[in-house]
Amino acid sequence: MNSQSEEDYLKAIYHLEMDYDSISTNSVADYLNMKPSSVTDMLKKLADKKYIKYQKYKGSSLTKKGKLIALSIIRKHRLWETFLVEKLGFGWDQVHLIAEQLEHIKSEELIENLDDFLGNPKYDPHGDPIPNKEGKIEKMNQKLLVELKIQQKGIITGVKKGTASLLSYLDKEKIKLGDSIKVLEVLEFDGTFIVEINNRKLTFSEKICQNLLLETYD
Amino acid sequence: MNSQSEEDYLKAIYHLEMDYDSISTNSVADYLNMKPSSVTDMLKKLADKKYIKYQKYKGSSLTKKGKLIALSIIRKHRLWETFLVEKLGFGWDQVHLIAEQLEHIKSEELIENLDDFLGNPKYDPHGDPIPNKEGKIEKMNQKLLVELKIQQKGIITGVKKGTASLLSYLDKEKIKLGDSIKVLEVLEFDGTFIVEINNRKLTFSEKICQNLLLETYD
DNA sequence: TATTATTTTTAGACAAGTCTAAAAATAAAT
DNA sequence: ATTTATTTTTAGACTTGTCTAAAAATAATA
Repeated sequence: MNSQSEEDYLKAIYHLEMDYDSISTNSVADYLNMKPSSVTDMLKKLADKKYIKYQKYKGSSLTKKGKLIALSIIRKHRLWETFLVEKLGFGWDQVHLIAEQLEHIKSEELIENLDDFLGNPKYDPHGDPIPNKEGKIEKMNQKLLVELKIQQKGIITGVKKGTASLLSYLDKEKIKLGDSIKVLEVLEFDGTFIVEINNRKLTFSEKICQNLLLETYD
Repeated sequence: MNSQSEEDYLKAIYHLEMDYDSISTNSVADYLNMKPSSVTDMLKKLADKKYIKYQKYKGSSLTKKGKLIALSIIRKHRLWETFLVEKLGFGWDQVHLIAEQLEHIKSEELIENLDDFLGNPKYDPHGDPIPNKEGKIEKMNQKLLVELKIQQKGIITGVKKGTASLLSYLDKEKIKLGDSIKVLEVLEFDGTFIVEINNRKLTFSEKICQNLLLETYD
């Protein structure tokens, strides 16, 4: 049985591996708001348990075993987030801290029953894919809307920094993070995108498309 | 903020106070499968926090403050048990260990939303009353069915020791712990009880009535 | 490449919560 | 009312996970 702390570290390393090639002790410390010395200690422990490969001064990486644990925690986190939003009426921006606690509850059966109860969702309220029981997860790519081709689909995950006004525009249009978007047409003349969101046809200027972040799936 | 351990102790003392007048260090240790020396340490800590009154060698008792915390943990425990049984399809006998973990999740809002989602239940799947937000809880009495008068109601909580065969009889009749029971009639001739359970009319011999445990409410 | 800066590890300390073993207080029994 | 047994507390140790401060390794720069 793994401690809550061990699980947090494995999850942190997993997320860092999405974005960076090699995972430094300091990057883990930053991610978890912890001191590098504390991280070193835990890395040794995780290496003893064969959850990570760790070489002094050289950084770490998850083993298959460690990755599976990380994915099971992420699975729980995202299923609980889905529960909180879909069933308990929380906003998608209020659930992270609570899910951070719930993800550490130990019971295989609980999480499988929860999964069924929620109708085996594939994405959480932020649009992130939920790993399955075996730790399989859909690969995601961060893209800007402007990079999509006609008929491609994505899930809205945010806007580029410094474009809060775009966010409030989306809000006014009842478009939320996690909503699916499909490119119907691109006007050659001015780069305007015609897209479908929530069964509505919408028109976005090129500038909007350069600032709207999506996740796409292969 | 209180630790999980502190919460466990307060809950233990609360439950012990239901059954005994004065709470000894050893009784808490037995209840929690801990050594008395560990309990002494924690009792001092809880006394410092004004959650209990504690005098060396004299035992402890909850203060108002401590009782409220205990009741809030019990509220969470029972609401989660209800969720697990009602929504996730667990049996009432499978949920205790999971609820033991869930009861420590910190979020006022979570538990109030869960309460609403469940339809503000008054009893958990074992028939125990759920304290409200303010820590008010219905008082309960353990009684034998034979002690009930006509029209009185109770909730089945178990059978007397050594009567496993009665349990399997109830099981065959699809009667579960937590089911409500109402006395319709008592035959003077042989003490047979005619009762209603789950909208069914059933007949119980006096012997059955002397071995069936109920909780009743004032 | 020698020096400086940064990163990472080591060494030692601390808090929380537990334990064992021994001492002290209380309760029971002769 | 003494002695014996039981309960409870104290004292000290251990584990987990964190920290600070200093040392060692690596990376960057002049």
